[in-house]
Amino acid sequence: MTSLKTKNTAKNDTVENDMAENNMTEKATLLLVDDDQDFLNALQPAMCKRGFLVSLANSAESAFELAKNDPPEFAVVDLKMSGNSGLVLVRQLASLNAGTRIVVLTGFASVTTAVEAIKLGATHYLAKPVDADEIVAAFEKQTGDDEVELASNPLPIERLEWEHIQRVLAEHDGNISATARSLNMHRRTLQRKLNKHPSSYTK
Amino acid sequence: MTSLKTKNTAKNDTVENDMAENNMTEKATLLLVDDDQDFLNALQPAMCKRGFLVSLANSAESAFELAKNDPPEFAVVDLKMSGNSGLVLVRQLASLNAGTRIVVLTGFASVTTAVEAIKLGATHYLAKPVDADEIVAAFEKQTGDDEVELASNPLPIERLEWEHIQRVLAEHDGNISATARSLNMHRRTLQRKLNKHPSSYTK
DNA sequence: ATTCACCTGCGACAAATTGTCGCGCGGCAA
DNA sequence: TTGCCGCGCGACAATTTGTCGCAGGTGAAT
Repeated sequence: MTSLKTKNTAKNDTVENDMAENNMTEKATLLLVDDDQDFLNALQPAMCKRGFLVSLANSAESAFELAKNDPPEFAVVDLKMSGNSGLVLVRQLASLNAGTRIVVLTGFASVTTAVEAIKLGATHYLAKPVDADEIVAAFEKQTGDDEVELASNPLPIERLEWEHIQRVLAEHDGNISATARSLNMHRRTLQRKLNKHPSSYTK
Repeated sequence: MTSLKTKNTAKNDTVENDMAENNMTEKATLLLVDDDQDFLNALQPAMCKRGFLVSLANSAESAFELAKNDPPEFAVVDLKMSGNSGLVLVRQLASLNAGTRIVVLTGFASVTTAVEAIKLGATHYLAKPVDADEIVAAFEKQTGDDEVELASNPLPIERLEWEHIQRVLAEHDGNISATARSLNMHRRTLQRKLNKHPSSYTK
């Protein structure tokens, strides 16, 4: 139930219907902040389609400038920008408008980072790579954040490994060689592992 | 810090009445919550020595009872107790006294769990195993702007696995067969892996 | 005492996964 | 163009798993 993903044939109607309700007023404003232009380009239309009025910023500074004039209702901030600016921005956004729902992204599932972000005002955390639906889910999730499935994570070792690999891989922009080195494993092995799991294998 | 160099190295069983000592300086009250008695026993004297007035609880319920009458200034809560009680307790403690500094522990480096705990009021997060100094450091750390080491964690896959195994193993009280099943790996393999690394966890 | 249900360690051997080498290709900067 | 680096992939040896099975131990129920 967690990740329903849009198995919906047409995400369009769903969204449009949803939006139909608040459509009369105006779309929700969303600020995307990431220094990776490709990422912005990829996400922007997707979020538009989902009913957000999207602004883009490729640095914490410009994001702050934008936000100062018109604090967005939602924000997606990549922590992995030059410097700690990502975290700083989170705090700035939060203080500009405490109501802003901020989702933080990082290529790495660094607990400390995530925790820090939350303390500073982020409302949710996601590890890259993410897709638009996950982000939307994160925004919506907030309402009833009661039951949290925790602990009891006998996570099959194999999967643990896979996720770890994915993260590090993402962190290295998909560079297999670099990832292998970083993980201290042989390129060939990583290669083979990646080949095995084309995509799926969820839980 | 500020170690009171009082000669009482002995572990006072009745931690509550430290008044007998009548130090003009009041010790900070600390509540340790973990269902692992050994853990409590190990940590209690250590924290005492570091100048805390320690109370113990081996369940979220009893912890709550204790806290109701006398909300502690500091708390260490193991999230990994039966049920979601750990998280619930965090929230309870926070609402009893917003000023309570709560450090949350988990055997698992689960990002989501940590994040959730923070949202509910914890002020810091640590992964087991920890030592007393780390906890104290966590307490002292101000929530303000800390330098956060981003990413930087290309954790060798092999170690990731090892730690994971150790956790799950601990979770099953060292039962190899059960752990193997839980991890979805063969007993023989686990056995061999464990044999390889002679020195178990440290720190 | 005996049976049962489980755990533990360990030997052995086949099956599967890794470690290594090396080749050819394709970008990219000097 | 040359050199550096990354990518995919074949091949083969070195290791590591998956499986079986056996012997021994423990605790509870019979």
